[in-house]
Amino acid sequence: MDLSTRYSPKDIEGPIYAAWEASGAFQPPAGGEGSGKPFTIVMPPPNVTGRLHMGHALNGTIQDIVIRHRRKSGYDALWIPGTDHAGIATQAVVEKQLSSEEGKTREDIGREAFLARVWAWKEEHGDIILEQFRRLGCSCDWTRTAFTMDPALSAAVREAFVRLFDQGLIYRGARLVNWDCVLKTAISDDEIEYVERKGKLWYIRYPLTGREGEFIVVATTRPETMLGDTGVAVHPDDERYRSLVGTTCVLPFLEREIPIVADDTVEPELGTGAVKVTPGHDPADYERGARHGLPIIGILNPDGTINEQGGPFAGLSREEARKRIVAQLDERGLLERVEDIVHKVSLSDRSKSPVEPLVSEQWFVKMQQLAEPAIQALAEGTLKFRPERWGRVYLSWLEHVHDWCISRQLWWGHRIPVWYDEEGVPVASKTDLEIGSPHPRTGRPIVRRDPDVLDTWASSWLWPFATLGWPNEDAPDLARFYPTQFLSTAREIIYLWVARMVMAGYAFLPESLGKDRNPFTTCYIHATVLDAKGRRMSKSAGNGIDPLDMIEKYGADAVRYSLILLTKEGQDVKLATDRFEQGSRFCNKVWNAARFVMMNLDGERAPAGGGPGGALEDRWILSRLLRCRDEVSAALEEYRFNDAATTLYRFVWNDFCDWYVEMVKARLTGADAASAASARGTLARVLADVLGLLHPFTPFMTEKLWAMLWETLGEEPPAALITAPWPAAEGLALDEAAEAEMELIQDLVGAIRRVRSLTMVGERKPLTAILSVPREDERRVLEKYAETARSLAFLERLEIREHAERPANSAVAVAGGFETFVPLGDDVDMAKLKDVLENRASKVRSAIEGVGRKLANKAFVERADPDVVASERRREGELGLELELLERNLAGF
RNA sequence: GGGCGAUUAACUCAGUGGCUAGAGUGCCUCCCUUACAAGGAGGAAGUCGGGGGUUCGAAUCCCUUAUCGCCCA
Repeated sequence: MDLSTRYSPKDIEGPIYAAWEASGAFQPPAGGEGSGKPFTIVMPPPNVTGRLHMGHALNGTIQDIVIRHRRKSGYDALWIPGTDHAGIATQAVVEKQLSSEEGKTREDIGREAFLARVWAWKEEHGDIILEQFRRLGCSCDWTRTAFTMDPALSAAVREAFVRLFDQGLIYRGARLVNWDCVLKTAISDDEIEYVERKGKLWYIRYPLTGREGEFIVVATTRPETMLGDTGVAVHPDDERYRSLVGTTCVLPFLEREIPIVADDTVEPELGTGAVKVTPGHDPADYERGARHGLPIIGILNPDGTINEQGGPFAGLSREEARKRIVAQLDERGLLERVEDIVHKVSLSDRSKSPVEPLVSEQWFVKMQQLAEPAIQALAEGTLKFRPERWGRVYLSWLEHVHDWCISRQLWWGHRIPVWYDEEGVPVASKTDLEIGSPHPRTGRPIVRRDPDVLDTWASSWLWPFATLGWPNEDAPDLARFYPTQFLSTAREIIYLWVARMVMAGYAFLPESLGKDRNPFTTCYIHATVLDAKGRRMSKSAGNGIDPLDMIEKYGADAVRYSLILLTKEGQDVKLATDRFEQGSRFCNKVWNAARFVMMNLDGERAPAGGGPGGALEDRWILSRLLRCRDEVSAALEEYRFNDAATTLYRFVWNDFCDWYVEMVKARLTGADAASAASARGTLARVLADVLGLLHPFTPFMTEKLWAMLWETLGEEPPAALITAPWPAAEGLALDEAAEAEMELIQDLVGAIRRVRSLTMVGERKPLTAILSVPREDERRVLEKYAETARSLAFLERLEIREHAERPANSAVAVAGGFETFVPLGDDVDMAKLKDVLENRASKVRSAIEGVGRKLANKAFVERADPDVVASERRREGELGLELELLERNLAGF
């Protein structure tokens, strides 16, 4: 057998993944051939321009654990992968390439040629991130890989748009939107980054109308926007300005007379307490302007230069206009003062240019009506969040939902399916309309199509059903796999994506589905991955850890297992590269445990061990295995991944490796053939089940070991581990007696080890131990398993008595309710041993004190649960005995 | 301004009313015992952020406060 002492993931991951995929294991059984119990996950589609980061790696691991567990548990498991076309990001990448390679803009080559280039770029680079998910071991059904710009999904987008349009839920209007002046498009709130910047606060004097030499002073961080001012606002209760409300002042440069109004959203403490109102370029001012009937003046061109409304400053860039305005205000004595401040500036994610709120004609979706069933879904429990608290975040957004600006002034994306006749009457159509053909409603000829495209979320909100064949309501996948069961994603897109998908499910799927229109029953919000200092990992900060580097160094299994061990549900995780060592060490431990088992299996299929007559350790480990199996199963059902991983870690390392394997070594080489055979059977059983339970977490290594195990047994495996049934409880039994008896033996062995270590007498020096065990039941157990204990503790002789006096020059250990004496020479230093006994005695003393206080308290005895009182009494007795033994022996030092 | 989370060993974290508060890493001592030195054995290490309250009993529930972080406006 070729089993190195070190697990080397590099050699095995690639071939195993290829074999899984080739075998069709990632696909659910064909319709009619499966169990009929579907379990579906759709992968949150990463940007097609994206690269795997730690958040993806964590999310991919979580989803893969779930889908592998369900697949092994007999579900028709389907995990659909895919990417989204990321309108702005992708277009920006290709525009940059075009400009650096050929010095051209997209306008230079035209819409059609540009789109051809984007597609070419997508063909070449678009699968990179999906390849990276494969490296992580994700068992997605790649035959169903989807892309938001695929013909099928594009048809879904168009269907959805036309339906909403025809229902009157889509409208066009001039509204304040976030504008990117470099990319010249509207962007959504989530494409904005808030950055703290040093800036200035300029205090500007606006002359009061007809009152020579008198001013109202406003403070602003953006003086250039004054060109669009149509008012000044103060707080209605502000004494300083009360007399000015209702009068007007004069806007410098443009000499526009603007009113001074009272509005209670103004903070009297901020700045001067008077604010300029620019409804055309500020969301708060837009609202204020609307309340007071102030006109809206837009002063910017789409490229961010000042338009003709800017009077003398028309044509200048924003930056230049600011400079000149400030300088000229100063010259005219209208600049009162300038203050240095730190404030938050909104930048466009893509172009890093300051976002300009400006008014423009856009398409919107009315959201309120769509939001209602999504709110209901949570209230009724049709939709559940894990951790639950995210449900409130979801609700708060839906309850205050704003209309959704869905148009983008881009070329890459789903072009809005709206055509206009010569009078500008729009119509939405599922099929393309010819220029010149009659408008379906007005009959006048169609003259043009809307040039804009849809927000990327307008396709991804359809993802859970568009990937299954919608709008074809007879699509077999849709009937079989919708609704999905589990969606795992990051918290920051609860609004943008999760809530919208739920709305879309209710809006577009047939009403006959009822609550099953809801696209997923559980929405799992995974941890945010932070760096070692607790900061968000980000490209711009350069503090990210590349998951592929970690996979390269430690293996995919170690990366997966480490992430899960580190990530308690719902708690953010601080990550440093060395934290992957824990998973790596664990994988190596499992590898070597398996190696030990296989080296001892000897090519034969041994009979199963355990059973009522079996050896203590066999019954014990099988009982522990059953507990482990049940806890792992329950934890996975409830999506408590960290609990499952921790349970497995403890069972494998502490129970199986530290105790069972050690205990069984003597039997394997001993004379008793039947005992050896039953040990081999138990080893094989435990290993096989551990591989199965561990498979969702560490799929590569367990699959490899599974194949080797069956080869060692000389049998064909029943199936590859990925599809082999989840380990069954059959043949396992809880055995509390065995567990209690093992604990005694562990106490005894621990006592001997402590003596050896503290007296430096050596790990394997043959010793005699004399036990003084007053309790008869304990004495019987220790006598029965004396041989086992003797060999574990490397004892030459073990004497067990009811009462033994401590022999001269002997070390002593107290564990549980018995004393262990180990006669040693008189030259042995027992100082450390004494320290430990004293340390222990003081702990026991304080414990007794605590218990005594409780039991002396009448209220406790009367009011506490009788079981608790009884167990405290028992404890008091046990602790008392232990302290007595400790003190008696300490007196002898 | 509103909401949420965190604060437990040197570090990273478990632990939602009752065993003597645990784990991994790190630290100290010993051991290359043929599954594994990415290992084994043992040890030291915590007034559970502060204050108050509820309770027979609080790391755990409530209030308050401090510090850090995230989201929303």
